[in-house]
Amino acid sequence: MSRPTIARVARAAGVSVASVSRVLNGLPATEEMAERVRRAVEELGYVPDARARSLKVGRTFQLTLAVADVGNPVYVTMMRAVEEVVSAAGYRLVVTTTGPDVVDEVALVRGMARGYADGLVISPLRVDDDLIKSIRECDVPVVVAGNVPARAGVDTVRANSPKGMLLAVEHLLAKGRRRIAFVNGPVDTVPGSARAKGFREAMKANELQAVGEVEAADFTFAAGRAAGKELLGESAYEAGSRGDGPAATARLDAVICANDLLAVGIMHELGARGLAVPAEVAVIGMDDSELAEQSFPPLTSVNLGSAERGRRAAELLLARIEDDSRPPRRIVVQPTLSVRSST
Amino acid sequence: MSRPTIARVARAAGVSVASVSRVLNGLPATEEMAERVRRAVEELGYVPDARARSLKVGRTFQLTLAVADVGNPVYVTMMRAVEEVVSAAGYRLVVTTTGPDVVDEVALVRGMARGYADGLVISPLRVDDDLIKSIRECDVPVVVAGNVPARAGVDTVRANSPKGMLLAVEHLLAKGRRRIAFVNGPVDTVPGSARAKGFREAMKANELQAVGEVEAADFTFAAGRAAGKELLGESAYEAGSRGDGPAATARLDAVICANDLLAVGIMHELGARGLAVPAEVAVIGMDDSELAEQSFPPLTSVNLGSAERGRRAAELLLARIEDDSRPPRRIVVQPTLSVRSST
DNA sequence: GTCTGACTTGTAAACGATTACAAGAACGAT
DNA sequence: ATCGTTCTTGTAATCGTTTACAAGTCAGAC
Repeated sequence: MSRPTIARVARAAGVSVASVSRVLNGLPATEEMAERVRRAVEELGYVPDARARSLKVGRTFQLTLAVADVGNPVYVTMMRAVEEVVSAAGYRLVVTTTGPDVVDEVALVRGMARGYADGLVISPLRVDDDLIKSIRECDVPVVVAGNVPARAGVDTVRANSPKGMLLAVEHLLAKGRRRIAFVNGPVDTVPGSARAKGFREAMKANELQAVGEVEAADFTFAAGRAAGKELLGESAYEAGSRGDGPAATARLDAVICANDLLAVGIMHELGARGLAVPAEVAVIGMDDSELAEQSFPPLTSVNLGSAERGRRAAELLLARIEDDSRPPRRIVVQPTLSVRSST
Repeated sequence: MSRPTIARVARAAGVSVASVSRVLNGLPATEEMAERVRRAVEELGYVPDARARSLKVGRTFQLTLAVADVGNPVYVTMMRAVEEVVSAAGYRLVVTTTGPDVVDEVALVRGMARGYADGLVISPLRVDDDLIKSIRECDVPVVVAGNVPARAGVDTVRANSPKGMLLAVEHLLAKGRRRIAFVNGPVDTVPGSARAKGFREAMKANELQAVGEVEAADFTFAAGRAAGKELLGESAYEAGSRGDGPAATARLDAVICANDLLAVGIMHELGARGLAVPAEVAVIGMDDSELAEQSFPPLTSVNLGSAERGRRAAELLLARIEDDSRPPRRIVVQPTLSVRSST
């Protein structure tokens, strides 16, 4: 026998479907009637169909979180925070992954119109007009965890990358480092461009010149290693000149990385060349993800407030679901520095 | 104006709703009619409602992957593999997280009856009769990535932990290590108990006795560190006796860990005590997750085939959706060893 | 010109829930 | 006894699709 429907329950209990629905939704009913319904429900193992319910009531009680790369530990921090807020509000959280291309993100946002969920938190890697348009026109509330132009007219909660960069640079200065290199992710991404700008400003404010700057292919560990090779030179530090010549250390004494995965990749390349962290080269990551704490040496990292951003994003989403007419809010979360052993 | 429905499109195109539906689903229609429909769809920005559609056709074209802890990198490996297979088959993958308690898992499986998705891949941490019952009775196909008894009558794909443990022990032996300790996760979990058993067998087969065995509170990095403290002694290696006395190294020369997070935690504790990896103590992890490659030193890890398990699980799920009457299959994926610098 | 068959399109009944509305029951006040 | 309230329960419409079935159109064969 296939899944029982509310009609079968009603028949079994000898009442109407309306009564079953009422009992199940806690509307007033006599105790005797409620008891009969409950017994029938129990007996048949009835579970209401969410599709039918949401078709009727127009809500799914599900929210979606879309991230670009599940392998990036910054998203687990964010995910945990979002999960906590939305589940406390009685929603299920489902996570989907978009991939790095903006067309996938657009497709996802457009797809929300199909009614999969009551709202979306999206953390887009790349933003273009299409994406902004799709977000504006989306039938369900969307909040962006990241930076999109104000004209998008959408709730956002973003990090303060320039401020974060400043924290990083000043921390290195305080540690006596002045020959600072920068490893960024792709500059055609939202975080990539923000961090490039932030780095330039922070260096300028401190009258420093970067001793190296490379752009990794993406925000992954592998790209970090490749960037490290580029930054440190493929062959300059090979066996026989294992970092003990002046050329090895004179060039740079600190590296700031656009995220923790890149930083860990860089540390591996430094290690491969016999350069000690932090003795010879200090390394700073960004995101302060779980990886920062797990890496060795533990990574000093700019905490861009992923957890708080996740929390605030979830709260904005819930508030907008509550009241769609409220003016869009743009929240900026301030960074802090988590100092560990890599500097 | 609220979301357009198929009826509005039909009116705009001057045709019936049935025709709109047919055109949208690629059923035969005259070119003229198709063109009018497409134009109306375009103009109104119509997107079919997935809830209504799936209510009617009884399928959602969504599949769910449920994992216990998004912070565990083994799941990202698995997630990627599952995603690839199901999206190639035209399904959306949504990921939910259950938490460590079996009651949450049971609730999730029961909840599938609400029709959120057409199938479920679940990787349960803890299994009890309730969970097995809920899986057996689940209205949508379920495949378990992990070990459940055959009587559950469900498709499973699991790792071969004992074989993996054997690989680990024999590798250490080949490296001349004989004083092996074991850091497990909770033994009331599926992987915990499998690995405990595997470790015992592997040690016995090689006529070795464990020099230490501790059970971490869970499979996380923090628990790994705590376990390291317990294993190595809170105070025995403090400053002043930094691993240079015989007591420090004589006790153990290798640690096998039940997963990579625990292994990295252990390496941190070893580092804190000045014990060099691998020179003084070799460390082996399990899962061969991205973290193994990222850790420093890179972690030798038993590859329990997470990617392949994910792939096979997804394939089993698709096959069962295709044909629910096929006999349950129980696939075992064989482990390999990824040797890196920690041993 | 009629009939057959193939093909196109429309009408209306599902899918499984919620809920507006109506009807009936119970009860106290007059 | 009658009336009006209030409370409980049932009937049926509805959400937005898909699809079985019916009806209509058209071409070709006789």
